[in-house]
Amino acid sequence: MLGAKVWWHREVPARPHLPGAALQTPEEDDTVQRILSSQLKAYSGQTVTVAGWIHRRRLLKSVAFLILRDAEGLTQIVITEPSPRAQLEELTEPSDRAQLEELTEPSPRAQLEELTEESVVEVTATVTLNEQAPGGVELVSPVIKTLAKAAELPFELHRPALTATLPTQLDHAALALRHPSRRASLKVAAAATAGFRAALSEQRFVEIQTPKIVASATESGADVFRLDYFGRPGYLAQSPQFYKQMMVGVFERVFEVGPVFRAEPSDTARHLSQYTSLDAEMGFVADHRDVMAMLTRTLGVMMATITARARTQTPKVPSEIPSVPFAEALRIAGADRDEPDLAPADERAIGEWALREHGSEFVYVTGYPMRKRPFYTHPDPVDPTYSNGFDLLFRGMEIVTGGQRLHRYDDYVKAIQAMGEPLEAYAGYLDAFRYGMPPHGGWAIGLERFVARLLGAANVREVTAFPRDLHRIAP
RNA sequence: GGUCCUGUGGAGCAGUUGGAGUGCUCGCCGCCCUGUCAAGGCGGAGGUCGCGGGUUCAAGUCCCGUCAGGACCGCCA
Repeated sequence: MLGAKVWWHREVPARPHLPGAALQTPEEDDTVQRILSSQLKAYSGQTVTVAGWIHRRRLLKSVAFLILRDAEGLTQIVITEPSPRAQLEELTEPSDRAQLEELTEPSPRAQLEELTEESVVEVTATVTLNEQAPGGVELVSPVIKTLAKAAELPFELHRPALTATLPTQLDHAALALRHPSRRASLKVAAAATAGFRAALSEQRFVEIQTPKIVASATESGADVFRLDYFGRPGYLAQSPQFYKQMMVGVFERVFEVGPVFRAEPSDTARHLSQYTSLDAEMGFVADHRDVMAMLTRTLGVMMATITARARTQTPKVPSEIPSVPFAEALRIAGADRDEPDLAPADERAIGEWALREHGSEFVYVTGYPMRKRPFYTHPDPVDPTYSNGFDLLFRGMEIVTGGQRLHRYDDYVKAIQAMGEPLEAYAGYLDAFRYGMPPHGGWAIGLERFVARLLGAANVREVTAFPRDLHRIAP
């Protein structure tokens, strides 16, 4: 009958006192404190409020599970009350049912049956330790408040691995990135960046920001994006190189984390037209080996930070990373000794060699031919056809380029004239050397390549939130 | 830029010698199920076989073009 007591007529439970003074101040006493999935175990027996996305529903006849996803992970919420339909049929005469359904609030069970995956909900429920529950803790007797409903998903998000192909994921990036695996790779990138900053800051490096809109496409000419800058030609910066060198004259040691833009028509699994460059430049070095030592130290801190913050296993960075001269690298790879550069297959072979002979996942290749390096590269004093430049290979892929730079004004004048270019185009840059610069050098780490190698991703796009390439400019 | 490969319900695939839009895994909808955890069981809906042209009695299948995607190479981080 209508007078029958229906269980879901219920007040929201009064908020209990929460442990930890930091979580509760007198002013907040009447507000509901949101608890993250990772904190739940500390609240055993208490009623708390959690909120997040519906990761997955599992509906059985008399028990239902709501798997909630928040910033920290997953929470299982259990609804053991029978379905509203079963309740209605049990408690009412058939003639009263329609009226009863109109008069009663929807039960949590009924709400869950209506909600789709990825809808956003707030749940107030009691924390219960239960060995049957994933992670040993779950929430029971929930009151569910819907914050937003989600449309039907284009692909499943609840499985351990994303089943959609990469193009499908990238087309729906806002959704695909929510998957724990995609989210984890972005967290690794964030930890790598944090480690980079921490390592260099404690070595007296100063973080700088350099312009991404530049006046001339000087470094290599062709591979830049042109733009209309108030009616004049402008370009997107393909590197902070000139600016970080200029700033060595100010701080001695500088670094930058920022985007670089490459208009190269390179359509591969390791190329992006915008990527994140982890740049550093340091003054008063003897030669490129001082730069390599600082890079090695930095990589060690980056790995430690990734392990700590992203809970990801990282390979050991040797205190001294094996280093092979360019000609030796060609020999190891079995390449033609006249080759001016290492092909991707050569890099893979050298990576395998370093692991086999030195137990290192990292290997430096030093002394590239000058003709393959940019004009500001410092030549090897012993043989000026070779350079004091280096690359760092990680698991067989080039992830860092660095080296010692020219630092004397006259050397720059000669190098620019040798390219057949006018000095005026480099006037602002040359000022740094005209007015005195120490011997210096630096490097640039490709963040996406680094993370892809670390996580074993076949394509840098898998670890990039919104990749930009030859074919993709949205989303 | 070059070479090769792939386009089949919402997702991922298979489709034989050219013979009816055939099949698989998942999702979705309905029903069943008291502990799921990538839940399970039964049933159902959902298709311009990327697009255009050609060959053929007949094309998802063969040929040409085109668009989209992928792999490798070149080049780079």
